Amino acid sequence: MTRTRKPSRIQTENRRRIRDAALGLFATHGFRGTTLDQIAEACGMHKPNLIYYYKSKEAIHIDLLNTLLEEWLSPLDAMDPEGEPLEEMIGYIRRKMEMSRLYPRESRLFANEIVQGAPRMLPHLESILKPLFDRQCAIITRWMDDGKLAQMHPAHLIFSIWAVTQHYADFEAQIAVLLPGDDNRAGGAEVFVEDMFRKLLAP
Amino acid sequence: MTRTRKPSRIQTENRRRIRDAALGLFATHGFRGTTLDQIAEACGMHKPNLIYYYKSKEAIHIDLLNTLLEEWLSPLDAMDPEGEPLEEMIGYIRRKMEMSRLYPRESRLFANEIVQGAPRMLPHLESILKPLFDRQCAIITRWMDDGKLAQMHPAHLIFSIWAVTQHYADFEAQIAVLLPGDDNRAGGAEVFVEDMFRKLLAP
DNA sequence: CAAGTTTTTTACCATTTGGTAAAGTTACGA
DNA sequence: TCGTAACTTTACCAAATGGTAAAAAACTTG
Repeated sequence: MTRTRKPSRIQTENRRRIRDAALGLFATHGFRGTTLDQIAEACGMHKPNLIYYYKSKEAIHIDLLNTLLEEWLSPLDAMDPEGEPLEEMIGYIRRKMEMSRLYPRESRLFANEIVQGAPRMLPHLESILKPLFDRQCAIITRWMDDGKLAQMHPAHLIFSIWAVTQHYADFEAQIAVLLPGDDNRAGGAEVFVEDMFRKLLAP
Repeated sequence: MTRTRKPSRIQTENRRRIRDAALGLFATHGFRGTTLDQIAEACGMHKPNLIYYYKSKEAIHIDLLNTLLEEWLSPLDAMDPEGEPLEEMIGYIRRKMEMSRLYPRESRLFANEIVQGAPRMLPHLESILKPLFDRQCAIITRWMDDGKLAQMHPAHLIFSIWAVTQHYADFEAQIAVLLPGDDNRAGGAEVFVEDMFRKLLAP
């Protein structure tokens, strides 16, 4: 078994290539809508070669979800409990908007998965997201109790931030129809969202 | 050809049964993730019988999207340009929250389709959604110019309403993990969202 | 550089899946 | 009630798809 040996350079690189190709395809076509042949072609490998590196299509998908969840959540982790509350929140919102703009594939990968009931992700939501979320809710509650932010339900506040920021990545196809030819769509969105939450959060 | 004859009672009823079964499955598994056999079993018919009523799986999906888009957009249409602006907006937001609660399958059907680039829906977004959206943006702009609502980008305002309200249907799996055992989740969400937009929109 | 190990390629297979053909059954108007 | 049109069922098929077996090639290391 090679499972316990440390991975070779080729192994590391090829697994990265596979994940990169699979990310775009899963984001665009969903898990069932993506075939191993498509992934193989997108990364210039042959199908059995994928299976050499990942034991199944599902294994690729799960590895992607696991690998990307932590970076996806890093802005939440980056909030400083001792910082200036309003600016910490605005900073978080800015980072989320930036992620929507820079990493729409990741956003859509998770959107697909969660819309469909998170069948391959529920344990990770429970074990990774939930603790982080609870901790962050507690921090926000403290900020509100200290009068630094307007009083509101912290969990729903976070949901609304996720909803609005991720919408720009997840529903981009719709937005492109409704705001065509706007060459600074992303800029307008970022200004709007920041202003919106600034107004909402000011105590 | 029977295409031009008016549909019989059996035809109307069976097409409805097929759509109802397919809606739940497409919402949960996506287009490619749903099989004709699953749809057949869910509505108690045999696979060739589906094909008797719809010429392909794709035809079922497209018919669903078309049939449901107009009801899905009805709250937008129901806004009264001559009404009291703030209450019209809040009324719209309430109806959207109600739709998320009552029709999560529809919400997820559209979410799946749009996240994946709206491959079977772009023409309808263009021909049905776009005109309605433009009209509504114009009304909201007028309301803002009249000083009845706070000034902001009307298109992004509508996006934020869609994002927040539909999030509760589309990301329900995640919310269920993060707010477990909250037996009045929907109520809390509705209060939060209404308060949020009231604060944002007040001139 | 030889022996062993890792990686790639070719050929293949079983299952699933969207869809068809055609016979059988039911409903319905004249 | 009878004939025809609408509908349902059974049996089937070709293509797509996830995955395997095993040989060939390339790389690594003593």
